[in-house]
Amino acid sequence: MPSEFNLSAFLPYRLAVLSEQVSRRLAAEYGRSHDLSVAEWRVLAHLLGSGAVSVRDIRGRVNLEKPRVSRAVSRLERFGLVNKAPGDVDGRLVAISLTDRGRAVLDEIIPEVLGVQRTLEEAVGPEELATFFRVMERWHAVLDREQAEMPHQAATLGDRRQGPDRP
Amino acid sequence: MPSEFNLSAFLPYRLAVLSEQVSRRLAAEYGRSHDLSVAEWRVLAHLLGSGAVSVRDIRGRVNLEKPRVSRAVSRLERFGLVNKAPGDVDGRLVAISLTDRGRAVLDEIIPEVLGVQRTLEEAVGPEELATFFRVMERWHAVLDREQAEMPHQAATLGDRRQGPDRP
DNA sequence: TCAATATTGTTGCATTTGCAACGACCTTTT
DNA sequence: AAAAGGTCGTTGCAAATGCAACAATATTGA
Repeated sequence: MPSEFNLSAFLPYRLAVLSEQVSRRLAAEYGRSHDLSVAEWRVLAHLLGSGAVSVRDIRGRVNLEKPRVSRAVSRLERFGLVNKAPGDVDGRLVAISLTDRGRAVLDEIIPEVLGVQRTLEEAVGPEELATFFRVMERWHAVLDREQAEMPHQAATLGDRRQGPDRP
Repeated sequence: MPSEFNLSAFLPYRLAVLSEQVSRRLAAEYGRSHDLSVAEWRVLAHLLGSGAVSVRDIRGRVNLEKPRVSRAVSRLERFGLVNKAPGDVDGRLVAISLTDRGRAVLDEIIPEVLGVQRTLEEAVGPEELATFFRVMERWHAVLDREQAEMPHQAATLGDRRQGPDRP
């Protein structure tokens, strides 16, 4: 009888709580100052490193569902932070790119969020930090592998995987 | 010009992605087998360790907003997993407790979720794991302190803190 | 070449969420 | 003891979310 269980010490719970806490702290930066959602912030941040990209490109690298990216981009466009042009080679694709205004906003936000990151990084030793990242990557890999291995018990109902769309 | 920024290496982003991934994996256990949401699972899990508690008690220890707990409890009651009785000493409070059925469901779920935890724990060394937990706690403390220190720039609009309800 | 199939991005829709307002109840003050 | 103020849990409502369906466009194969 495993009536022994402590939620507070349960790894997934701890992880979720910390992640929510960090997200809140972060959203307090870009949300308050520029009225951006998490999705919008991620899209902007990704665009900084890449040139013009499609919704599909963004989706994969930013870990957001398709409709969420699409809506984030639309809103960012309304605010003049990104540009949406029909792709000239493939008519379905949309070429999304940062505007100058978007770049300016990022230049304001990035130092702030880097400040949050620095606060966290400085609160622990460098080796601890390195270990933390290493563990995160390890788990990421483990979960990816697990997920890839177990679409045999699929079709059970309530299957959360994405439809016929995954690359 | 800090046009240097890599989202993939950004700690809060990494944390959020990992947390979502773990949550998905976990929800695949209790969600698929017993049709429970995260909130419902957390409430159940907490009840296992405590006796009869109020919504307010749960809220604090389980990191969920008041309405979310309330709704989770209602649904759990509909399914016969918890019991809701009016508190006899204070008429506002509600005494929430596990039913036998709820305990039985937990006895099914807990081994499964502990299995997930074990998978993760075994993927890294014991000292790495200890470090990971230590870092999480450290950051948790840092963010708590920060948040407590900065209700001076409140009233900016879009303030995410909870209304006149926090203890 | 034209039909059949696949992919891209958007929209609809049902559900979930966060926040505020509310009613019910308790406590403190006068 | 009544009024004023505070706390608890629920409900309403607007916004966000996840998923499927869709139109538009590409690609493939006969």
